[in-house]
Formats: sequence, C-alpha cells, structure tokens
Amino acid sequence: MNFVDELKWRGMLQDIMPGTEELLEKETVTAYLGIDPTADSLHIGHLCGIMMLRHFQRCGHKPLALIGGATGMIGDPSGKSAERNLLDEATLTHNIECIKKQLSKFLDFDSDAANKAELVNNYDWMKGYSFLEFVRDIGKHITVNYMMAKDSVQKRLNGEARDGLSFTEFSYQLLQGYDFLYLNKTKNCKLQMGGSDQWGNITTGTELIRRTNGNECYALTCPLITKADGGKFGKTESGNVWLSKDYTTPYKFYQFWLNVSDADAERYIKIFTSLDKATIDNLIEEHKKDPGLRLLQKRLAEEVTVMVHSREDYEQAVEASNILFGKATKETLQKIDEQTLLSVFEGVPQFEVNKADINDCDLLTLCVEKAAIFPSKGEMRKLVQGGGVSINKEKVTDASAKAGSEALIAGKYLLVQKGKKNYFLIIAK
RNA sequence: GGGUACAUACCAGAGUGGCCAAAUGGGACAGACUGUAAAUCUGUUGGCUCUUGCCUUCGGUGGUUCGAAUCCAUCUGUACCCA
Repeated sequence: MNFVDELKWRGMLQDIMPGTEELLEKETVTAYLGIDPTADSLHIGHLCGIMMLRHFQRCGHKPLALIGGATGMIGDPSGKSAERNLLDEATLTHNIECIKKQLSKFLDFDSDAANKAELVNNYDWMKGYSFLEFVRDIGKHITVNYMMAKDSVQKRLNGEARDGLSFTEFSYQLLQGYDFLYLNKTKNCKLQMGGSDQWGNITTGTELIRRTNGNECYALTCPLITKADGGKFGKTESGNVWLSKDYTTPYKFYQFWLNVSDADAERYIKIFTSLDKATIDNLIEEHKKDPGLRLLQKRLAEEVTVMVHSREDYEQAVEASNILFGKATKETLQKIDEQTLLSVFEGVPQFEVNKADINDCDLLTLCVEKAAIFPSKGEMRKLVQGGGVSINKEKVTDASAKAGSEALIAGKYLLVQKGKKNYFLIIAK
C-alpha cells in the first residue's frame, strides 16, 4: 500500500515536499506528528492527524506521536490570534497520561513489530535545555528574517487583526524545529506530518536540520477540515466533540457524525474511517440513490464510534437514537421499562430532584433551579414561547405550569427536550 | 525616551451628556419546511420579574454633573509614528 496514494484518494493531502514520495518507497520511514496537550482528552479536531499516523503505520512505516509538553506551554501563533494561557507542569503531566491512553486505540504501541508506534514528549528533552545553550546551538542557525517570513508570523505583524506577538510565541517555530532535529538525530526521523497550518513550522524544522547536520528531511500536511457551509468542524452547541466519554458521551458522539451534511459525509468517511476505496465508492453511489436514508452518515457514525469507543457503545447509541428520534410518543414512553430507559438515556444528561418537587414546583423552577437544564429562567421562558421545549415528547405551552407526578415515566422519570435534538432526564427520588 | 490613537455584549463594529441594556453585521440557540440534511424564511440573543418595573454592564480606579459608554484625572493594555 502506497502511503501517499492512500492520502491522495482520501483527500488528506494538502502539501508535500518534493522527494517525500521517493523516500517512502525506498525505505521504512519514521515520521512524527505533534499534539498539544492542552486538555486531558483529544477531540475530533485531532482525528485527522491521528488517522494520518494510523495509515502511515498500516503502510508499514513507523509513526511517532509527539506530545508537546514543552511547546504546549507556549502556544502556536498560527491559527488563533490570541496568545495562549500557559499550562502548569502538573496539568500537563495529567493530560499527557490521558492522551497516551486514547492514542493506543488508533496506533499499535505494544507489538513486537519493527514499526510499532512510539510516544515521545518534547518536555523530556526541552526541560533541561538552558536558554543560553539553546540560543547558541539552535538559534544561531536560523535567521530572524527567515522566521519573520512565515505566514503565521506575518499575520500577526501585518494582518487585519494585527495585535503583535510576544517573543515567546515567536520562538515557537524554533522550538518545534528543534523537536524535528532532535528526533532526526536520536530516532532517524525524516518526516514530519501535521495540519496545513503547521507547514511553516515544519519547514523551519527541515531547514534547521539541513543547516546543522546536512540531512534531508521531509514534510507533508493534511488540509484543514471544514464544513460545506463554512462553519467550524467539530463544534456543537455544547462545544468540542471529545474522544473521552467523560466529556462527550458515546451517544452524543454518534449523533455528531450522524448529523453531518451530505456534502460533508462524503469527504469525512474517507478521512475518518479506514474503509477501503471500493467500499466507500460503493457507499457513496448507494447514498446518492436515496440521500434520505443517510446511508453514508450511518456508516460513518458506526465506523468512527466503534473505533473510538466500542461496538457495545455504538449499539447502545443506535438504540437510544431510535427511541428518541423514532416515532416515540408520550404513550410509548410510558410503556418503556425502567431498565431500557436507563440504558437508553445513559448518554443523556441526568438530573436528580426530590419527588415532591415534581408536584410542588412549576416547570421553570424545576428545570432551572432544581435541575440545571437551562441557564436561566428567562432563557427557558423564551424557548417555551418559541415552542422549543417539550416534556415527554409533548410541547410545553406554559412554563409556569406544574409537571405533576402523573407525568412521570415509570413513576420517576421526566424526559425534557430542548429543541429537537437535546434531551435531558429528570429523575425524581 | 518622545508623540499619536484605540479599549463597547461571543466576535466584528456604531454610539461622543439624558430618547442606551446600547444600532448593524456575523456567530450561536430556537421555530416552520425537511431526511435528526442543506438552502430558505421567522423569532431570540445581560440577569430578575414579566405588565408597567428593577438590578448589573461599555478596559481598571477616582472625579465633574440632577444625570456618563459618552466629559476630566489617573492607571493598565495594545497599535502606529519619531528617536
């Protein structure tokens, strides 16, 4: 399997340095991709890069996942315009541990294979590096002129939203460049991959390597993942879509992929699954015959959910979706037994209230004060006025009414709906 | 070191003494339509009560005034120009 061809048909190749393809055909190559440990879980924005590493390994090469324990303390000036908050050491250590676990779902770290994946942390080689040594050994080889010419720097100096950048941020590309140099020296790593916004940083690395030890190194980036409507990929109303169950439940995760638009589904299934070309082409064709069936979205959601979570989690998410989005009515809800109900709603935010509150409090108090479903009463009132709130699948018309214990499902549950897709469960104890 | 300018709600950006909880655009949320899609149209977008009303907001602090996002002083931050 040819790695570059694989990336090409999947639409995962943005820029590639000349000679990269030849190198990959010639020998088993070690490549790395950097991940900033800004949180203790990865989110789906990281997924494209991770999939690159995964394909890379499947093609017989050796992937390194570099955790930016050092660079993460600084923040990359490309991308966002504002300077990043610096993370402290304890937080970083915790984040790295968690990310390591998640990565092992995608990459083989443990086998005896020659190309098993490795995890490295640049904090390990940066922490003991003194400023004086660094500027003398590394800074000497790269001119400020060269660094200034990078897009990421130029944007901050001359762009519309020019707000300057601190020396710390300016140094980022050099630090990242040193990572590449270090890995080249210690692990014979010859290729760096990343998102297209990393191109400038990566080439600083190859330049640094050429100037210090004369080695030829290569770069390859994937395009920025976008949505067809121009919105940001990977965001929902509740924020990022995380890989960790603690932040994004498997149900929500599954729902995210299921809700992808037709135009996006075609691109995403190539990027985020390991399905082969024939299978995907076939799916796309089938999907076009009857887009309403959403074959693509369903398969995409299945593949990704199973990969990130598990087959059981996937099946539960499907079951929950069928009940919540099927033809369920107040009557069918009342009939569901408690066991099913609980498993279905595992991925739905739950709130416990006192049984007495169901009868005593009006819906406003119940949903805002007793259960924090809505941020404020005004917010809930407005939604009710706009017809956006349902309880047990029935639209709420009067927010000051009381639910009453007879509305409870199985004697203790209340299903609250915000809009069409957001469910909450109130449990009366 | 000297000078100039700017700082407004999630973001961009009007407002230059009362009519300002603050135009407009974007984003976000919700409704209709649909396929739990896209496009389109509509509503909402500081908090409390919701009817009049009240409270907290226009970088921080202090001041002038019956009254300040708007004027003054000072501090902080940022950008630009000169050295």
